[in-house]
Amino acid sequence: MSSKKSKTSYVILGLLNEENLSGYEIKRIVDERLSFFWNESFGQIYPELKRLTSEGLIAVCTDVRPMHSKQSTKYEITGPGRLELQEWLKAPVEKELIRFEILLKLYFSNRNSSVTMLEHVKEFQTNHLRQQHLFKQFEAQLKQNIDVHSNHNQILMVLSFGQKMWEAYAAWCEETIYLLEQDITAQEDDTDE
Amino acid sequence: MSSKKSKTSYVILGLLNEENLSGYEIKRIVDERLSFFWNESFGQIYPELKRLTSEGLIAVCTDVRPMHSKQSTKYEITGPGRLELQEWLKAPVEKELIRFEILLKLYFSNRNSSVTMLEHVKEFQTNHLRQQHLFKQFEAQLKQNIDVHSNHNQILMVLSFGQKMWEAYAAWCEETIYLLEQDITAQEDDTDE
DNA sequence: TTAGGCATGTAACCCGTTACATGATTTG
DNA sequence: CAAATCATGTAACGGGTTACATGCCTAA
Repeated sequence: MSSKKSKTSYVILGLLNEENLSGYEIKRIVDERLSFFWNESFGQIYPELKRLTSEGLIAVCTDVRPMHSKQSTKYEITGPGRLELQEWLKAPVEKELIRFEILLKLYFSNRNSSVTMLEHVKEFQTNHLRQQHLFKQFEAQLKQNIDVHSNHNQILMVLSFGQKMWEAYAAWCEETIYLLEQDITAQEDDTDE
Repeated sequence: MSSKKSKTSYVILGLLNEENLSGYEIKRIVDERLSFFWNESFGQIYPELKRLTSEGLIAVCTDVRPMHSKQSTKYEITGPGRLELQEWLKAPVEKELIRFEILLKLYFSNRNSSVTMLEHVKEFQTNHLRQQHLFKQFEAQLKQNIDVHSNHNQILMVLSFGQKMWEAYAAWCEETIYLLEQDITAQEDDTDE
């Protein structure tokens, strides 16, 4: 049917399916709510908005909202846009993409590098605690005004994934930090002898 | 110092640091052991092997192994190669990259799509069970001949990450399948009324 | 003997990030 | 008024996947 779409276009269609947004707002929402499993950059969003507009799947929003002052261009999804979104939902799921450089380094390291690895893991830990905090705010906010007839249930399923991932991260960090510290003291004993 | 390296080069250096390997073997090892957090394709490996050779970080292996019959080109790491690897271990860790299309779809879906989503999640589940099986073989194999003075401890830390991730996946799949099935029956009740 | 795995390599293409450029609006 | 943030956009670059091409070796 219509030309092949990048994943970015479905992120746009999916978000516009809920509310009218500008490119800037789309970026912010992705960062706030999806960043634990997805990312988008302006360099993808803005060109894609134009492409989708020219294909008639979205349109510049001519909403009669009183004095929005901002000079931002909001977009709305069209009928064909909603269809395209539904099509994509039915299509086979692409294999997930995962790259953890920290695991690569750990895998290739040995006892001599334990001090460095300990630093890396600790930084990984603090980064994720910060991210998890932001995430929990959104979750609490959503659970307050839950509406089973919209897609709130689906969103909660996604958040549950994030929750379980972060618990796994946290448990792993604790365990690994402990093991590395043991490694370090054991090594000191070795050189003492 | 030497020119900027892609991550692929460190995967190569890291693996060659343990044993001499051909490009084909490198690919196989990455698929078998690292694939739950890292991937490489031939299109990256072979050109990178040439580049690293021309930079003197690795060399074609002139091992006097008796009749290996195979026409494969094995490589070995050089002194400068080991240094380069150590440098990289110390360098700051790049942020991890994660993309789950399945979560994107779930996030943008609603009760009308629950049947489709249920299929997607079930497929996700079976894929990961298969992967987890392969992984456990490697883990068992490694735990048999553990040597604390090599990097076996570090590898076990990495495997523990995989273990925790898969447990999280499994728990999430179960939970989500249950919720989606509930959604589907609830929806049938709605239309009955 | 032929199919499947072993083995190496290249080129095209897609995708995504980064850097840059520009300007409006808001807040201290 | 200056700095930060809002807001839109483009171009270059780099990375990675896919498809393709080639040929050897081995086991059914």
